[in-house]
Amino acid sequence: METKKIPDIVVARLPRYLQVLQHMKQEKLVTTNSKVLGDRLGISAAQIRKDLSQFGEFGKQGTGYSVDFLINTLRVILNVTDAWKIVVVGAGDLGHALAHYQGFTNRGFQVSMVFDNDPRLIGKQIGAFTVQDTADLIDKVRAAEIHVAMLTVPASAAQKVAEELVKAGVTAILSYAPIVLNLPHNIQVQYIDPILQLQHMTYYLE
Amino acid sequence: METKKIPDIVVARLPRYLQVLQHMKQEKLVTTNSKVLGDRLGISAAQIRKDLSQFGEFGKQGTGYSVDFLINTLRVILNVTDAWKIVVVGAGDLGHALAHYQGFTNRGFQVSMVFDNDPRLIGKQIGAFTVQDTADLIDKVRAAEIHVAMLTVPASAAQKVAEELVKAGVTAILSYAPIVLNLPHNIQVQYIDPILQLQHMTYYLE
DNA sequence: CATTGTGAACGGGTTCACAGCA
DNA sequence: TGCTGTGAACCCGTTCACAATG
Repeated sequence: METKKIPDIVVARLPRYLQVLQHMKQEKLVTTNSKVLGDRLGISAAQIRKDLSQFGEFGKQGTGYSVDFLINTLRVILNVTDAWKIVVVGAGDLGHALAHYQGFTNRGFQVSMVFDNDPRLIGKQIGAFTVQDTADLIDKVRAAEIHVAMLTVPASAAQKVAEELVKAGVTAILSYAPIVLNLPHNIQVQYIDPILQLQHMTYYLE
Repeated sequence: METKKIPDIVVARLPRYLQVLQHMKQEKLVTTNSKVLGDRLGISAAQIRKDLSQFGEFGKQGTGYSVDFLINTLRVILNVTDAWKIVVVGAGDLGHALAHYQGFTNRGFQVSMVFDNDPRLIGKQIGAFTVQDTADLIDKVRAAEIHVAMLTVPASAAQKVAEELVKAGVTAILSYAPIVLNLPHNIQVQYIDPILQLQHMTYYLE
């Protein structure tokens, strides 16, 4: 187990480090340091050093960190050295957007299947994918050994679909439905609800 | 100023409370209490009482909280009693999804304008909106007195567009572009990048 | 000599536990 | 009696400051 006693909040920051580092790589930067990383992220340099030191000693005194090495190391830590297959459930606008999105490739994921229960959508083509019937979800997802899902169905259907995904062997769900899902504790769940973030900001407005 | 010394992390939880309370209202629940709320949210009852008590005394000993009253109170605190107008910049799949989304109405927001710089999209209809030319963004947004924006343009265009939004008088930006925006400190910025959350989960997989 | 890695100090958010009240 | 509101205790993440080092 890599899961020793590393705070979840530290884990949550690592993907952001990786994101910025991959940008740095595009900018042809070969080395960086905790000060520069911190400035780009709005985080203190000490925090970044402390976070990284939880997993080993990746830097060189006087020099900083190798961008390439740190990228590779973070990919190993975050378990995204290969591409995880993703199933998208819900072929509405949001499902379309995710199925078309080109940004997954270099960051450890690839959409593999798209499902919906609407007869008008089943069989339709979305980019490289044919929308499949949710009725077949459990069998198809299990057979394909997919463990990661993105949920873009209406709130009223989200709980039921989530349970089916778990039955199909999915252990990580990113839900766009604005409700709290009730699932076994061993299932990873994350939420995206833009309104929560909008309301967070309006608190500070005016 | 409502901004006394309330921790930002507390503010971030309030929208979640509001979300669950609005569900409770749909379920015809008239009162609730910190225990029930906490169970639904995966938060301790003490935390919820502490958070709410930062803003006043909203509960009744022995009874709990009035769902309606708490909803109204939170809407006042979060500054979402009326609907904020939102400008969507980027009329791709994601922009479509946001323009069509019916969930803003009851939660304090309404999409009011949609922009893109792609000639093939400008003039097209998306639901009730006609896609406008980004070249006119600053004037149009300022004239309409819109202060909240959602950014769904490619990463390469995000910084430039964000700066234009600020010039137009926008003070809160929800960005879907996977880069850190560099903006004045008085501008509220929030990010949505599904890959960050996926990578957070894969850390714990296997 | 610039920058890392880290123990220690610090700060602040969370939990505890109970008085207070409907 | 049941549940809130809250001071105090606790816990844990962040910052500090410096020895270590390429």
